[in-house]
Formats: sequence, C-alpha cells, structure tokens
Amino acid sequence: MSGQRTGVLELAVLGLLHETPMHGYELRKRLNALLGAFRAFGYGSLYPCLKDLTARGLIAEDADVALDAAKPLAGRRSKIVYRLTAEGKEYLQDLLAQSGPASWEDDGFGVRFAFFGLTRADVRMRILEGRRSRLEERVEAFRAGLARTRERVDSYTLELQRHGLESVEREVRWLNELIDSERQAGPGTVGQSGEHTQGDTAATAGQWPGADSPSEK
Amino acid sequence: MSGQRTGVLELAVLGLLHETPMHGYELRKRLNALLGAFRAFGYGSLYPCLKDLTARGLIAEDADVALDAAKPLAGRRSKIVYRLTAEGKEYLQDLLAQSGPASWEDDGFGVRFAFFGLTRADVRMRILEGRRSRLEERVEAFRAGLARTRERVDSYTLELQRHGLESVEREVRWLNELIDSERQAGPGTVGQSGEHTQGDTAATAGQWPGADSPSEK
DNA sequence: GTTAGCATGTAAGGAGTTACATGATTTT
DNA sequence: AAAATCATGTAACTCCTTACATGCTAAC
Repeated sequence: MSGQRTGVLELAVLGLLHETPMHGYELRKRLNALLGAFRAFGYGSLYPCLKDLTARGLIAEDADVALDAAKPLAGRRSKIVYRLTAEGKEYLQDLLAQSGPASWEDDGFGVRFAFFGLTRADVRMRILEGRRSRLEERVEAFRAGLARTRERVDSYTLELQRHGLESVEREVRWLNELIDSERQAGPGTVGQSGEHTQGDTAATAGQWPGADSPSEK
Repeated sequence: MSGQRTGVLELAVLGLLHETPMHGYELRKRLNALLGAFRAFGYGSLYPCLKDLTARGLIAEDADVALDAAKPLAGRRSKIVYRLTAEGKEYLQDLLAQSGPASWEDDGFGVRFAFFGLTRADVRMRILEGRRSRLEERVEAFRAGLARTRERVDSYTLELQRHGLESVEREVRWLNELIDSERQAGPGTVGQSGEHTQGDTAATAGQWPGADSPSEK
C-alpha cells in the first residue's frame, strides 16, 4: 500500500530538507540545480513523492505562516512548507550509512555524492571505490566487446564508443583524485557539513549526463 | 493491448537486427557492447521486447538451422534467430527519420547516434543541434542555480556541480566538432549502411590512450 | 562431474513520466 | 489587463527492473 519508494528522488528530497524546510516548488528547483547534469524531475514526480513521505511520517507539512497571517481566508490553498521529522532524520541517516551497489550505480551515485557532507568517511570511501571498480568493469567490457565486433562497425558507432570510453576513463581519474584527497584528509573525518580538505579535487570529469544502467551480474 | 513500445531498447534491437539476424543472447551482448557506457539491459527486458516486436510483425523468429539439422529431436527448445521483417525495416526507417526531443534527451541520444549510419544527413544534423541546445540550456540552468544558492553549499556539492558542468561542456565541444564534421561532409550524404564519407568524424582523431590493438586475432 | 557460460523465458511491480488541470502572485 | 512565474496537484501510463525458473553445452 504505502509507496515505500527507494529511489533517487526520495533521497534527494530528504537530503535537501535536511538543510532547511522548503515548499515543493522551491524544492524542485533546488533539486534540478543540484542534480541538473544527471537528471531532472517534474512536479508529477515530486508531489506524489512528498505525499508518500508524508504518509510515512518522514516529513511533515506546515502551512506557510507569513502567507496565512497576511490573508487568513478559509478554504484557500496555502503554500505548504515541508520539513524533516525526527523519524525522517533517522531514516536519512540510515540511507546515508548504506554503501551497496545502488550507491555507485549511475543513478544513485550522483545523489549520494551530493550528500557526502552528511556521510561517514568510511562509507564515502566505500562508495567512491565501488563506483571506480564499477567503471573499470565497464571499460573492460567495452574493450572485450570492441575486440569481438571490431570489423563491420561504422564510424559513428566507433565514435560513440570512443567518446563513451573516454568519458568513463575521465571519471575514473576524477575518482582517483577524490580518493587520494579523502585518504589525505585522514580516515577520522566524519564530514558533518562542509570542508573536506578542499584542496584540488579539480580534475576533469566523465560520463555524459543521464546515464543509468543496471549491473551485469 | 499490444505493447507498442517506443523506448530505447526497441530501437536498439531493430537497429542491431538490421545489420544481421541474431538470437537473443547474442543480441544482448551486442547491445551492451554498443551502449555499455550509457545503460545495460538484462534478459528480463530483452525477451519481452522481442516477443512484443514479433507480435507486431516487425521481427520474425527462425529456428537455428545448423543446430536443428545436427539434432533433429522433437520437443527440444532450439535457439531462436530473430530477423527484421520488411515491415520492421520500414518501421525502423520511420523511427530513424524522427528528430523530436526524444532523440536528443539523454536516454535516446546515445542509441540514435549509434545508428547515424542509417540516418539521413539532415536528421542527423537536427539531432546533433537539438542535443547541443539541450545541453546549453542545462549549463544555463546550472549557472543560475549556482548563483542563487552560492552560499551554504558544502564542498562536495560544489565539486559535484563543477564536475557535472565540466562534463556537459565537454560534450558540447564534442558535438561542435561533430557538427563541423557533418557540414564539411556536405549536406547530401545519406549514409546508408556503413561508410558515411568515412573521412574524419573522428574529430578528436587520436585513438584512445591504452587502446592496445589486440596483438593479432 | 562440476563449474562456467550459453540460451530462453515469466510474473510482479517499481520509479518515475506525460498530460492535464487549477489557482495565486508578481511583473510588464 | 496580460503575461510570466509561482504553486500544487492527479490519473493513466510506460518502460524497464528484479527475482525467479529452466535446460543445454563446453571446458576443466
């Protein structure tokens, strides 16, 4: 019955509401600013999710006070401000403590990374390493496939694969730098909100946006 | 009633079967070699899709001849070879003639590009330009969002956005090179099967780093 | 003779998407 | 007063995922 969503959207909503309460419209903008490069959500996804989270007691709705004070009419639809409940905070921490495949697949990784500031250092490391080896598998599969079908591929297919491979390799380099950076920061850093060495994770980055893929068992 | 799938998978299956008939297992491998960087499909997606395409008469099943000749036992489940029917070819051409949003969104673009060899030059151009402006929009949205929430972002969020932005910009550059390349090839090139000018769509020329060119075999 | 890979499927359902619908508030 | 943007939703649908189930064939 209850939705019991476990997707990217749910995590992103909880994570954003952890910062500060917001209403739906603003939430959606922040969402797409945060994850803009990877995916975008519409209201048709967001509001049902908010409803579901509310039903599960993880978030709660408040009426927008300023607005209601100004125009205390009955029956009017006021802005709704969502905030994280105590259960919601707990649930969020549970989600952020996990480091399974879902956290390093294309879909999940972006959001998980966005909330690394709330994530324990050891979990961060497992996720970064998980993603790296996932990408390395992909490079392997790529080369294998290329070897098998090396004749009869037209130049567009080839170019697509070249670009894809390069993107993945770029992301691997990026991850390597992040991992180094994490190690230097020392394994004790819990990372509650802000400043992780901030040195130069500046690298370049792979993977064009929006990719997603299940695992190859 | 009938599935009427219009997704990435369907197009990819039809496109691959246009090259040569295959059975499901092989199809899946080729699929994941082709699109490996973007997404992967399991059998649970593939076989229902094949079934649906068969029901719609776009592909047809043949028994694997070599196998059946060798062991003509009754009741045994033989390998099934799928091939594109005449209707299937026509339908594929229809799909490849389209250049709407679906063809430049993240999901669709990869597959469409993979089959550019079967796509008319003007359609190719519209898709490339469509995707580019889509990405440019995204860059804009990004910068806007960044300006609005510039304070109170922790360094991970910032790093994610920097990486995302850089990825998008990189793809824009790639598209620019492809578009230039297309223009130089002349707008008359139809690109039926293989060889589309074959000149240098590989604008980035250099083979990928560790390309290793498998030493014979 | 048992692992690994080849090969084909089904049932149930999840995570969003699309299209639609409505009203309030601010800007021009 | 029109247009843009803020703000909130719903119903129907789709494409795909997950988990399961089966059996053949080649290699070690």
